[in-house]
Amino acid sequence: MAESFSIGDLARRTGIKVPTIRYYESIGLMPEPDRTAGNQRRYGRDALDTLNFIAHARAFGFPMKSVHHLLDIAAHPERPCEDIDALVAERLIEVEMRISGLTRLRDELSGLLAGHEHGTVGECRIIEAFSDHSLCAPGHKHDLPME
Amino acid sequence: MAESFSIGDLARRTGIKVPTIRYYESIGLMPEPDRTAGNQRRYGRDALDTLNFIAHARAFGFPMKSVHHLLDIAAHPERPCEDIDALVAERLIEVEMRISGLTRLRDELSGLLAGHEHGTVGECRIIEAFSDHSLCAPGHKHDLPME
DNA sequence: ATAGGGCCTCTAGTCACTAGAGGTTCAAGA
DNA sequence: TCTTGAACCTCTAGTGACTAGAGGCCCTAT
Repeated sequence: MAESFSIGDLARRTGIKVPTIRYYESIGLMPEPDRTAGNQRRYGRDALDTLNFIAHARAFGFPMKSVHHLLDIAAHPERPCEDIDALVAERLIEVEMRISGLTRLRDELSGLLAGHEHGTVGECRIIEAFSDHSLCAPGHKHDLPME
Repeated sequence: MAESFSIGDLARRTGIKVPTIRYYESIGLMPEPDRTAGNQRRYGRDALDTLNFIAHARAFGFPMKSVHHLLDIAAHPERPCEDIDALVAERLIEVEMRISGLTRLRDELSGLLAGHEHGTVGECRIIEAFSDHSLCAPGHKHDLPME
């Protein structure tokens, strides 16, 4: 008879936690598996592969929506694979934008720390920078760095 | 008589949206303002300063918890300002770690794209990379990049 | 006096899970 | 075969930091 995995087996083999696997099922990312007579989930090799795929896509930072999309694409081996390129390229651009935003932020933060004297809060340049809105002239716009 | 601002005035002057200001009040970040006879909020100059302070701290990426902490510190000008240094330094380290994680991710993503041929999904190297768990040997650990 | 834009509260939704309560099932050892 | 306890089940609610909407009241300019 075929291999059969409990939800805990899947969790151990993929590093994805048990409640997360159930969550993935609830949002339709994983198919509903067979159940034992006692109502416990039993998975086959396919489910393990799917879950690993999801884990990898998530590790690349794809949001669930894109993971859905990627799974759909992967399910049709005969189709052309341009969409994948587009998804990966989109993700790459996002990551690059985030890096440059964070790099700017890093520079501002280390600017705050550089040459900062330990005095009282009243004399503190850092607090001043937060308080003084003249430092934040029109046009100087800091976006929230991580949405 | 003293200056008096409606919640909409504050929103316009700080760039923070009206519902967000109410939210900040609800979590205790902003003090509860006076009200008109008709129950509408009326703020003074202090509230405007506080909200600007919050906006700046958030722009530096501090989580709300740290913003709370920073506000507490700023409220006591006579105390020493070491804690501020610690908070900023901590934030800097976080940002640097995030940058290096994202940089690794960027390299992996552009590695996927580099030399990728447009064929069918079945032959697609990218899909393969997501599917094939041998590419993901024990020890090779990708964390989720942005929590 | 009235029009309409701004304000009020309250609930629910977002994303991707995580935690807990309260109860059932499975599998290994005696 | 029985027992034990780890693993499983469902369901609800909570996280962070807001955002959106419903349904209704207020303020001010004309």
